[in-house]
Amino acid sequence: MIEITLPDGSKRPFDHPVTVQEVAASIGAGLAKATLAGKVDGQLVDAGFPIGHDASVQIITEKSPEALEILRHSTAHLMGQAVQRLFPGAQVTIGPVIDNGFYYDFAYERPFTPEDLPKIEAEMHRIVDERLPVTRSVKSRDAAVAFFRGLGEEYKAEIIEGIPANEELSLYTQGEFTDLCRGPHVPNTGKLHSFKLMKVAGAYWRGDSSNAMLTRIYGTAWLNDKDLKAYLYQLEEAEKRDHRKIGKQLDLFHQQEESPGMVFWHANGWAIWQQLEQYMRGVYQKSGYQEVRCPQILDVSLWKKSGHWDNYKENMFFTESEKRTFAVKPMNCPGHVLVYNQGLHSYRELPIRIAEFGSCTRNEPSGALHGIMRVRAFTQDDGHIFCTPGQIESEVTAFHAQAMQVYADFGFDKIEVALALRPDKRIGGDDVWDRAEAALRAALSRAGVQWTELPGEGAFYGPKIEYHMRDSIGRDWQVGTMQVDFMMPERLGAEYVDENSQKQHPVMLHRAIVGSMERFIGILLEHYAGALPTWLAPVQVVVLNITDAHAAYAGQVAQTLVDRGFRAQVDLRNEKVGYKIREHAMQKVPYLIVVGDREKETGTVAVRTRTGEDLGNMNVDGFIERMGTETRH
RNA sequence: GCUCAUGUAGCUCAGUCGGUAGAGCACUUCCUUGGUAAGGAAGAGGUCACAGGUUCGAUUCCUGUCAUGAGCACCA
Repeated sequence: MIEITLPDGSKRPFDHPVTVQEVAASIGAGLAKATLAGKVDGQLVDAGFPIGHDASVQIITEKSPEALEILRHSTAHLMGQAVQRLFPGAQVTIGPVIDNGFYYDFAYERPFTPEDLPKIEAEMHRIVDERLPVTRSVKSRDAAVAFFRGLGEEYKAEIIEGIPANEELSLYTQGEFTDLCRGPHVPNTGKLHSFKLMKVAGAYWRGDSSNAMLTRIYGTAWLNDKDLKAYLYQLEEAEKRDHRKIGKQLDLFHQQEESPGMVFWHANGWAIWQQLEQYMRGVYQKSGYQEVRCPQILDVSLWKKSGHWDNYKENMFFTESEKRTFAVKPMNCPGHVLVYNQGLHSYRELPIRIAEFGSCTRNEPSGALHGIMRVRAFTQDDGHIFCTPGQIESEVTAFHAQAMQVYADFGFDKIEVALALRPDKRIGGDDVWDRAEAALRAALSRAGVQWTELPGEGAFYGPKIEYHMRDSIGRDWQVGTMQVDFMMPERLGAEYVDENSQKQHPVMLHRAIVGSMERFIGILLEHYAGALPTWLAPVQVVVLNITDAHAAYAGQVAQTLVDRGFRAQVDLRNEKVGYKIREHAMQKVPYLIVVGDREKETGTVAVRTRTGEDLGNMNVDGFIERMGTETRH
């Protein structure tokens, strides 16, 4: 007699060992059909897993969070089988699940090409239609080695030989295809449907360039066709919105070989930057920060004291002069401590908030560089709050509210908060980390925030709250951060005098809202597909004349707008108005003003938006008022 | 940094099985003065990323370097 406990707490007795599938069937035919796998006493298992003792059992269906990974893994096997059917002699090696899908590495007499993918995909669909049962079996290590050698699967055999001899290995078989795998897998190939092969790439066996070259085939797999389509649509949409493309089209910035990972801002891009910076400067002012500016290059001895030398050296650029070594600053915190250290501080002055549009240079790995999203030289809206331990909570909650307001002002309303905890490579003892992590948790709770925790992801000097913004096509970007640091003030000798005339080290909070100006602008461009809100648009309005007879009036209207502080231009080129409209609309200029005889006579402007909406005629003051309302922030 | 791919006119791309290159858009000039997403004609524009090698001859083949892209790892 065994007793199965279901997730709702109900118990079901069975007088014989049962499989997960049978448990599902005892609950209902629908559930039995939907069963992909199971969880027995918290352990993921196949639907066919036999349960011989009292256990808690959960049925995994497409609705379960674990389902997608199982489906993707089974789809990888499906692809392996299809490849071996089409290309006899191809050996399978490893086939893991990755973000959005899976890949499988193959050894074959020639590399696979993109032209092979449709054929493989078609074969995969045939195998799905065959609804082959997927069965699990167990072999000893040596038997497994012999089995795969017998099939000519040298790579598989080599993998297994690396596993201790006393371990039993599970094999999964569907039709003529057998692979070594931990599982679990779907009960039959008919459960797989929404997948697509994406691309091929070369990869060395075991990632070692002295080994043989394999072909890696990437695929994506989803619970249903709707999710698959949504994913493919997102990829397409993301490509259209790529900030590198928009940056070129709208003449915002460029990058070139002589300065890899750095940005040449053109006038249009710099106009966006100026808006962002002015806005953030206002945030500094409203929330009690003093804005400062520190040097780019500081003696290496400072970075040794701060801990960067030991923990961050490989990411730093160094330069020498007269036998002294200097570091180009990768972070702004030490500089701010040096500013704080000028003069003596009383506890009465705390918190002291120091902020900077701090330009940082980091020697990022070349493969990490990506447009203006991931660069080697970037500017942070970086601030450091020097406070007492008792002030941490109120500072963090105030920061949180401010940050959320900023994200909302830029048009982002879905923000996820994560708490990154102590990494392996860190300074300071566990007791200090306990305090720092507890302080952030307490502040987040008080702010009424839901958060997820990321063990091992913190900065080397302290844990951090991370703000992730979701953009208009569903991607998440890490932007803001709030970090508690008990270490740096002590290392760099920051002090204040407490109520008892004793010198104490303040706590240092590192915080940023947009994170990197470069990345944030990149995110904005992709979020808005280049069509920035009027207050951020590099050119807000272009005045177009119809013929030369209206040139003077057009110039006068544009000048009025410029005088009122708007970014207005005039386009007097000898072109048809349709041509000029098309051009400026494609440049995503929010408003286009057309002036001809009618407007000149009545002193009005004809206004249309970049999307083609006709706002009709209005007088210049009316337009100025509209612009004023729209650009107020 | 690793793997693979890519690098041709300002931009987007063709092309050359080895004999120094072409389109569209943009640009210049001329015609056209036209009311809401491309008016017409002519013209100019390229050490084919860089450095070596093979060759009578290399943009093309080979090697290396640099950069970029995709993925991995890393991260703001």
